Amino acid sequence: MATMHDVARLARVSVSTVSYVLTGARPISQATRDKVLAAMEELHYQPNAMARGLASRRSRILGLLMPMDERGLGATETAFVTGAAAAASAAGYHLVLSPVGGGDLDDLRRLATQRMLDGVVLMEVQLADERVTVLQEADVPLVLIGRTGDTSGLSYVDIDFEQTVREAVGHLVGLGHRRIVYVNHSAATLATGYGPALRTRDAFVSAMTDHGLEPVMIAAEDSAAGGRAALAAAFAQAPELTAVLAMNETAIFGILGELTGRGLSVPDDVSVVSMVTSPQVAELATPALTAMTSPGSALGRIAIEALLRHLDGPGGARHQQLLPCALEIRGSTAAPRSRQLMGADK
Amino acid sequence: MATMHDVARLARVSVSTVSYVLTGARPISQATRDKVLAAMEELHYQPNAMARGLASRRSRILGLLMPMDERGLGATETAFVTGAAAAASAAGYHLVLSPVGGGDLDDLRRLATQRMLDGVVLMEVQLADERVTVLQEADVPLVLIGRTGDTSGLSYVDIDFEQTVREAVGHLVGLGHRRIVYVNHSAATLATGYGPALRTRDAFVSAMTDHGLEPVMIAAEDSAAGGRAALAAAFAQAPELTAVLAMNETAIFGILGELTGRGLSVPDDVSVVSMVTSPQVAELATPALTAMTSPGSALGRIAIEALLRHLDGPGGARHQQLLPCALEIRGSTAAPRSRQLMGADK
DNA sequence: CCGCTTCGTCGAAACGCTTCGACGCCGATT
DNA sequence: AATCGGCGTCGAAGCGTTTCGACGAAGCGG
Repeated sequence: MATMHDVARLARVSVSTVSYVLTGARPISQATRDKVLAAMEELHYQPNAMARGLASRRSRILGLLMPMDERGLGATETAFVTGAAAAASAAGYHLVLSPVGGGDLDDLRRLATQRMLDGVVLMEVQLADERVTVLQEADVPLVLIGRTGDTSGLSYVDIDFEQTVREAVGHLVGLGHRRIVYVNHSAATLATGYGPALRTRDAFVSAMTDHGLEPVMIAAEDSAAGGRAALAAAFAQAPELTAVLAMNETAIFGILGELTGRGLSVPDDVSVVSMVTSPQVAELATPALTAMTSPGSALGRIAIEALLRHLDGPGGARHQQLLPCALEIRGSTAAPRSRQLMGADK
Repeated sequence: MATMHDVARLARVSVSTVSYVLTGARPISQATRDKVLAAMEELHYQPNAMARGLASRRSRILGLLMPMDERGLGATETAFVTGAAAAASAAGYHLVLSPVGGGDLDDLRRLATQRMLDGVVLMEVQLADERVTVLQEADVPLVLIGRTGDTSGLSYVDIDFEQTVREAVGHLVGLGHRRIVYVNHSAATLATGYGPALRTRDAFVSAMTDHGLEPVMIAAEDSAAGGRAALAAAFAQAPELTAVLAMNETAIFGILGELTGRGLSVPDDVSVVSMVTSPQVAELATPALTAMTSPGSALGRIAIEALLRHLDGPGGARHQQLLPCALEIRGSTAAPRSRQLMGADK
C-alpha cells in the first residue's frame, strides 16, 4: 500500500505538499497539483483513514445508532437510513450504522468515547432515555430522532404526531365517521415511555374532543393476534364503530383479518387508517391501506445536516424540528354506510 | 481527554507498560498492573481508537456491507445482523453496517482500501457480483453471504436452497399434493442473476422430477399485485393445482388475497408454503403460514467467525458452508381435499 | 528600485498508540 | 562462584497523516 511518502517522492515534492493537494488547506500551483495527482494515480494511492483521523482529530465518520430488535427494520426506518447515508456521503462523510441494543450502555459509552465517531444520530429515542445521557457525557455531537421528555439543550428531528393524528382524524370525520377507535401499541410499550405511542394517544384525545367526539382507545400487542384481540375489544367497547385508526403497524394485519372474519368489509363497513406506515406495507393489504406516510428519508437527511452543522460551529444553536406524516388515501377508507345512513342493518 | 501519557505519569510507570497492561502483549506484575488500572480509573482513561489502529495496523472494526433498497430489512436480515454483531462483540470487535448500494462501486473501493475495516462481510451477493471483485482487489479479508457463480478462493455462508426446497416439496407431497406451483421472483430479478431465485428454481425442478411430478413455475413481481397476477397465471396454467410454494415474500400477501377472492380457502382448497420467511412475517397472515425459516442469526454468527479466523491465519483455508432453512408447520398447509379425494367438485 | 504582501513550498513537530530491543534483577543450573 | 535464562520494565522508533512556522520568489505601489 502506497503512502504519502511514496507519492511525494515520485512527484518530487514534500509530503506536506501532497497533503495540501489532498485537503486543499493551502493553495498549490496547478503544475504541482498535476504532478501530485499523476503520482497518486500511478501508485493507486489511497489515504490511510486512521492516520488521517489521528492527525486531524476528525474521523469523518458519523454513527447512526439504532436498536435492532427482532422485529426488523420497516421501510420507514430504511428510508430514514438511506436519506441519512445520502446526506452524509454528499458531505464527504461515511455513515456507519451501529446496532446498539438497550442493554449495552457500557458498549455505547466505549463507542462514543473512543473518538472514532465525529458525531452521532440516535434513533428510537424513548421519553426517558439513558443513552442520551451517556452520549451527552461522552461529549459527542448528537442529534436525536424522536425526543426525550426534556429536550432542552438537545437537537432532534421527529414526526409531528399532533399534526399527523389531527389530519388522520380530520380525514375520517370529513368522510362522516363519528365513532372512531384508536388502536395503539401495547400497555407494556406505553409503560416504557415510548414517545410516539404516548404523543399520538394525547393527540387523538385532543383531536376527537375538538370535533366533539368521544375518544375510544385500545392497546394492542405488536402481533397479528394482538390486532385481532384489540378489534374484539374495540367492538365490545364501541359496537357501533365505523372507523379504526391504528398506530400499530404489526397489529394491523390482525385487525384486517378479524374484520373479514366478522363478515365486515373494508372500507364499506369499517374504514381503516394506518399511522406512520410506508407505502410498501400499505400496499400489502387488500384493499391497500389509507395511511399516514412518514417522511423517512427527509428525516434522515435533516438529522445529518443538523449534525454536520454542529461539527462546524460547536457553539451553534440546537436544531429542533417536527415533520408531519402525509395522508395518502388508498382503498381502506370511505364514507360510513350501514350504521350511519341506513340504520343498524348488519 | 486523558492519554496514555497521563496514565503513565500518574502511575509512575512508562507508557509502554501502560500499553502492555492494556493489550496483555507482555507480562506485567500484579502490583504494577493494579497501579496502572487505578490510574486509568481515576482519569477515566479510554484509549483512542485511531491512534491504536494506526500503530497496530488493526482497527478492530468489521464491516457488514448491505445494499439498502427501499424494501427495507425483513426480520430475516435483522436476525442476521444481530447474530453477526453478537459474534463480533464477543471477540472484542465492533461491527458497523454500511449501506452500500449497487451503484457506488467507487465508494466501496474507497471504503475497503482506506484500511479502516479489518474485514468485511458482504450481503446479498449476486451470481456475478462486481463488488466481490472490487473487494478482492482491495485485498481485504472477505466473507460472503450468498455466493457468486464461481466460488473458488472465496469464503461464504449461504442457505442450502437445494435442501430447503427438497424439504418443502417433500412436506407437500407427503400431504398428498401432486399439482404444486412454484412462485418465484420476477423475470427481471432472475435476469439480474439473483442466486436464491435461480437456485431454488433449479432445486424445484429437480425435486419435483424426483417425485415424478411436473414442475410448474410462475414469476411474480415483488408486490401484492404481482402475487395476485401470479396466482391467476398459475390457475390458467394448472387449473387443478392444490398447493403453492412461494419464494417471493412480498407477493405472498397478494397470493393469499387472490385465493380468498376466488372463494378458495387456505389450507382446505389450496396449501401454501412460504420460503425463507421469518416467523414474524409468517404469523402476519391468516392462517399463519407454514414456512421455511431461514437460519438468520446462525448465518451471521458463522460468517463473522469465519472472518475472524481469516484475520488470524491469513493463509488459512476458505470457509464454505450451507445451512438449510427449517420447516415450520403452521396453519397454511393440509392434505388436499376437493379435487384429489372428492373429484373436481368446486 | 525598494520594501511589503501574497503565493507556493518545505521541514519538522505533533497526534496517541504499539512494539522492538535492551537491560537489570533474581533464582536456578552447572 | 560463575553462568544462564526468564521476567518485568523502560526508552525510543515508528505508524501515515495534518498543520504550523519559515522562507524564497514573485508581484505591487510608491
